Amino acid sequence: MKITLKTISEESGLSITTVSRALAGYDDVNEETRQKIVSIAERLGYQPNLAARHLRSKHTQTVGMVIPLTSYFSDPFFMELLSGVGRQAAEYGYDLLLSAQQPGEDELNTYRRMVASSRIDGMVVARILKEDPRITFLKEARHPFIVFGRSNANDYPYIDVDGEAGMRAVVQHLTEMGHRRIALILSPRELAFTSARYAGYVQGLRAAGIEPEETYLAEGTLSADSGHAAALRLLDQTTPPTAIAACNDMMAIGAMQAVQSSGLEVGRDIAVTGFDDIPPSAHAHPPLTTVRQPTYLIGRQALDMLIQVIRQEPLDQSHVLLMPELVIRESSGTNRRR
Amino acid sequence: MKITLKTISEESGLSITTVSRALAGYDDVNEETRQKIVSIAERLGYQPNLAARHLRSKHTQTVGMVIPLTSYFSDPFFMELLSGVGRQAAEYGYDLLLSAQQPGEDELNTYRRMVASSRIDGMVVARILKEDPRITFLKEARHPFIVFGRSNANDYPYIDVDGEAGMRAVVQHLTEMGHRRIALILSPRELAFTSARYAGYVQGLRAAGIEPEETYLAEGTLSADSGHAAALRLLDQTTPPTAIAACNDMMAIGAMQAVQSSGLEVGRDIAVTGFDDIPPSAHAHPPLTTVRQPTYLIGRQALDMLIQVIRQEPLDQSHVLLMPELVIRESSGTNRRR
DNA sequence: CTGTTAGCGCCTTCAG
DNA sequence: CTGAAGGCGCTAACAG
Repeated sequence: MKITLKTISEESGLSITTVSRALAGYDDVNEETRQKIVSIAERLGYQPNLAARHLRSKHTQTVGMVIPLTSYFSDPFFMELLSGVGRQAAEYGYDLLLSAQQPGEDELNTYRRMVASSRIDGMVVARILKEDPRITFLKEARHPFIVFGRSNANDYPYIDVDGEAGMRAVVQHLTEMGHRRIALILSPRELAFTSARYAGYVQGLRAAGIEPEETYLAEGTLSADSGHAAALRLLDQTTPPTAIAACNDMMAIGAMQAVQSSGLEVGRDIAVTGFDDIPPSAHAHPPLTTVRQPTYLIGRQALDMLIQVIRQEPLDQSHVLLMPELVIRESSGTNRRR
Repeated sequence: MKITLKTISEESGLSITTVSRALAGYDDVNEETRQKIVSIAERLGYQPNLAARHLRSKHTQTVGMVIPLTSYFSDPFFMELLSGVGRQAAEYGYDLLLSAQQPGEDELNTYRRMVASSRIDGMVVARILKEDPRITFLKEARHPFIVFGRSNANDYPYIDVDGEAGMRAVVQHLTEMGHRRIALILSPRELAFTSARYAGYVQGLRAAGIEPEETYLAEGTLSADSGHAAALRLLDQTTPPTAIAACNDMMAIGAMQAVQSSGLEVGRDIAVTGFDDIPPSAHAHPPLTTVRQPTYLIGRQALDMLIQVIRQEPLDQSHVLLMPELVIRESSGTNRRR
């Protein structure tokens, strides 16, 4: 049978209110009475019904994350972020509610469900679009949230890494290795981080006196397969690139496979680089040169910020921009060229 | 402002009851009335307050998982399981609530909180003990749950892999490679799977006419560090083992490091094997020979079973036992010995 | 210090 | 076909 305040009230002969206050630790309860109530509660194994408490008190000690598609559950990048968020939520005594987009459901509606359903106090949003309706929605709903990434409108708290600087460093590294024909596998243009990475690519080229060429640009969808396809298109031209920079690691890994299946050797015949430094990249063959985003730590810090927003404390910093780090491994040919 | 049934009721001039029924799709509502109500609800962006609904209806379309310690968020094994569970939960339209053990909190209490707080319809339990109070608790509470693993008492639905067969296969492989002095790094004895893996180890040895020796047994805590320490102890004796089998991959990876730091080469001087086949194992140096548990798929299937329990449908199979698969890589010396 | 009253938003009898 | 009433379990005034 369910143990409620009523049960304890009957057992103790005190009113429900008094029981409630005693258990909540209010100081306007006689010490003896409290002792008695607490011991009965423990004996009966009382656990408050959180659904009721939430209905009443409007906050839930729970933060939410939406998983855009069920397939994201297998995405190493997302899992890293999730670990960080979950880890830090635990630190604050918050639970983490994961809601995946239902089949056939509009993604925005997943957000509506989460927010309006009064089940969470705040949420973490990741992999946003340039014009992201989810953010517009959350702003309008005045619901606490924190974003990993920046979009066009920046009047909300976010944490991000400087993709422009990251990609510039990649291209600089490649030009220093002697490359002049450097291709780019772009992430989808509607994603917010794409323009920064593209800008960094262009800046890196120009810094070396190279003008970007349309023919060295391909688009992917972030998946390894799309990187594979994009690399094949890039290689299939009369003057193919000698280096391929991808906007994320998954596409770079796909591109490496494509290069290898064309009979070329990554790191010797052609350089390939990524962005993210997801765990598999260090172990790829050859190990992938990439830009490290400390995704796990970002998750933790994002949660720190979210808690501040929820508590309506002023944010230490409402816009956090982290500098990424270039990680040079063999896929860019370190040990072979000079 | 919050849109509730009341808002719609006032807007439409109909009672809350009628609005509720119209939106729930009851057929005792005039078609015109329903149309009107539905269109108002859509216009206002009505979302039911789930806390209220749960309080009333006792089910939540949410399943729970407890993360025993915050550090488990970084455990690849756990993340794999989580992905599978989350993925499949999404398939059924369920959300996933992750609750981490609070600092200083008894683990059992984390379960109490989850179950008695009426926030979830069922839960997935993993990495259980031989005598697991959590299971006792869930059984007594008659709360739907499904276990990954088997304990002494098996009167509950579970899914597991045959650890005995898995470890037997490992030892057989090692004896076939010519090893006679095969050590075992045990997982903690209180864990349910430990005895099965130990039994498989003994069986494998005996099948090759070898009697297990106490001196080739060490205990770890599942972490890489503990595997490192255990391996050092095993190697530091007059007749050290020529092969080390670990009860999980993390410890095996730690053991490999210990071997290497002793100036020996894994796969040539000494064989090391693991259990789980977590993603990093394929990329370890050298790649780790191990036993594959299809953890992601197990997560998915566990959730299928849980849903059946929640719906009180008879389970197709209440005890699922999967056969694990030996994955031979270089850490056991495949290409070097014969 | 304790109890009464009044909802939070929803759903479900039970009457019309 | 529609509405009124009651209650899920909890907390927060407001009285005594």
